[in-house]
Amino acid sequence: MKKRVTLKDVAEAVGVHVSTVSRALDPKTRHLITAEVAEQILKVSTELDYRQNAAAYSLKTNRTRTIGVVVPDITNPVFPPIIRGIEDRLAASGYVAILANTDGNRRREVSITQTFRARGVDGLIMASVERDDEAISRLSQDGLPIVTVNRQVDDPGVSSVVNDEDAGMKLILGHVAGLGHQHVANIAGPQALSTGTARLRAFEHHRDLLGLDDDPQLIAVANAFNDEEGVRCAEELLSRGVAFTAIVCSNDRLAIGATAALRRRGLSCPDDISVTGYNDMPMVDRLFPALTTIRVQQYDAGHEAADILLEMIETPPERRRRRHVVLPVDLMVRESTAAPSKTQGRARRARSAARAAMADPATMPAAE
Amino acid sequence: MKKRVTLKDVAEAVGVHVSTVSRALDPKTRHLITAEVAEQILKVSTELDYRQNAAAYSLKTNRTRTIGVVVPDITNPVFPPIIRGIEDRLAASGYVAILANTDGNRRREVSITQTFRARGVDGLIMASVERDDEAISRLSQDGLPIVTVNRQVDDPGVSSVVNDEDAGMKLILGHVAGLGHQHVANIAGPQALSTGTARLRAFEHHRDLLGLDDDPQLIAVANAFNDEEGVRCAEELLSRGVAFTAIVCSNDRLAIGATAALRRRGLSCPDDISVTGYNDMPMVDRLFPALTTIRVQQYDAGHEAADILLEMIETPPERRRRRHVVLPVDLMVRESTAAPSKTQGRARRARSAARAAMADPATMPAAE
DNA sequence: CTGTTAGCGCATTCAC
DNA sequence: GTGAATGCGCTAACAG
Repeated sequence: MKKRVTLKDVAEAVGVHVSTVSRALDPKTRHLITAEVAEQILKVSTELDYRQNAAAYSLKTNRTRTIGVVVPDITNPVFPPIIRGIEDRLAASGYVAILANTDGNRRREVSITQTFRARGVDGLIMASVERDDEAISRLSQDGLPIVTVNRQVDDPGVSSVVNDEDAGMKLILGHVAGLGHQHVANIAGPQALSTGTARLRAFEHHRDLLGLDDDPQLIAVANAFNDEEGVRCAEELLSRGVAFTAIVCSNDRLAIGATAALRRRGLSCPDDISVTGYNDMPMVDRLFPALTTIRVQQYDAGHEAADILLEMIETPPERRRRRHVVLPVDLMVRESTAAPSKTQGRARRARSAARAAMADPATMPAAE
Repeated sequence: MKKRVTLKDVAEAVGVHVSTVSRALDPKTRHLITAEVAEQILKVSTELDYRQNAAAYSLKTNRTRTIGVVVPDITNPVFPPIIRGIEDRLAASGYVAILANTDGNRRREVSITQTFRARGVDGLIMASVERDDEAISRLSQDGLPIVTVNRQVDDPGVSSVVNDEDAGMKLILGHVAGLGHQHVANIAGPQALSTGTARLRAFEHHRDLLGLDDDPQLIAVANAFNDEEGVRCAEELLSRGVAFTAIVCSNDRLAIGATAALRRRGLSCPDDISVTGYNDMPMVDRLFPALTTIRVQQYDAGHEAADILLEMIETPPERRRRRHVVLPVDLMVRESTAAPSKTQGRARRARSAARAAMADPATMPAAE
């Protein structure tokens, strides 16, 4: 491997001192140098293809231009766009991201943040937090810039970028109610996650505003945002014996599970029961039936989170301000919702039973 | 932000010299230290929560325990499992990954590898290479450990981990031929990518071994691994007027596009024409029709690539050996393949025309 | 076995 | 405006 060219090499080539080169290369201190000398230094340094040694820079300045990104699982389709948004924004400012997966495991999260801190990250973007995450609050209070994406912690001191859950539920319920549904069930997400509680709260709120059936038996709470829990909760709802013609799910995976559960029971979606998701994951427009859902702006969320974080990093700790950004969402109406059938007819049910043979949900775990 | 505890702090607390602490903390040099002293140092250092300063370590040793991972686009579902495999392996050895997306742009790839080199990465894992990528060959010859995943460069000097394309095509063609198809079309991938050429070569090879129709008109070459190209190639095949009852596609996205194109023409899959994919992307088991495809071991590929890279890093440059690992693949038979219909009947075509109204392919670009 | 010394490449304070 | 000197925290060669 070729030897790297250092400031010293450039200094010797130009015939000036190292510190002069250092100043000339930094836009902030360039004005201290005679214009011609600076120009010459710049020229030679590009000729020699000089690159600042990141380790030396970090050791000296205590800044790494590296930020840590923590997600539950990069394999969950919700996260790649967020990460992409983060990286695009970071790259524009010469920062890079180091990435880690927690699998929703609290202990791993702690050990990861410690590793990242040892690496001297300038900040953290967390997509994996639970509502009561004290470790994050503490790190944040210690002065480490942190912003959460997609989710947030209850502590309002930690900056966040989230989607407008209230607006999303309003759109979904408005759509479903508009189709004529009066008895709408809800599969809520884990209440340890802000997305879970916010969407449940919004569901209840707009359900009441719209005058829909508010029987608490119409709500089932999932323990995770995955297919299996969608299946379990749908079965639970069906077994309770309360009548409903639509199920609003707190995310797409729950909806996929719920749809599969209906199918197994010989019920058709949307003929017998409408189902909605949340997130608009890739490919849900190609499912059978194509899923009506809420599109959230994952890329923008990541981009914005990185933007806020960089701003925090460049602001002296005492002047830093927490920020909470809420991004707008869109309703995607597809095939999984329809007007409630008056008859709940046999013919329909028979037809849908034929489909019931189709595959069970993949057993991929997921959280968001 | 609390002040970080350094070797010096530990040394003072224990009452020994910094270098003693340094040695005691490194498993490789620990044996040089009296057992009791070492134990005491270990104890104090955990009490104080000492963490090695990564920048100082790097500056001194010229190693960063950081490796660069370059993918075309993390948003393409093929890559997250690979990345996850890489990270899990790296984490086990105390390494971290920094990630960047090229969007298949050669210039970006070069600039990214330069950035990474400036950051002093210990090695590179490239999922984005084209066959004739000279920049990579050069870097590799310069002594920078590099391994490509999923794809490979033509230069055999660069280590790689790929899937068994020949076996995959053999499985697919065996399955299709076994169903009774004699005239099998192929939508091949971009020939600038090793996956594209390898799968095409394998297709031709096994087509001939099986005695299938070898009309060159049955092959269409896509310019990218995405839905639109799948549509375009399927239409091209149909417009050529050659008869076929199955289309073998070089990846899942092409297959999705091809299926959509058939549908628009009022043709049903698999009733009129069978379609196969390649990769077994998430969710393709839930499409309509669920896609018959080849499952490749993305996670394992990433894991193995990281493993090889770490081994290279720990081997002195002159003793390093190139390695080429080929991972086995599996056939996933689902609903998109069936025996060829003798009649190509009107009734069938009418029925499938009803489905033709369904959504067009999403306009997401993709490469693999 | 342990302490001493040097220096990795850089930014920055202090002289001039 | 520029050069000289210092030290960030660590490892490694050398000395004892």
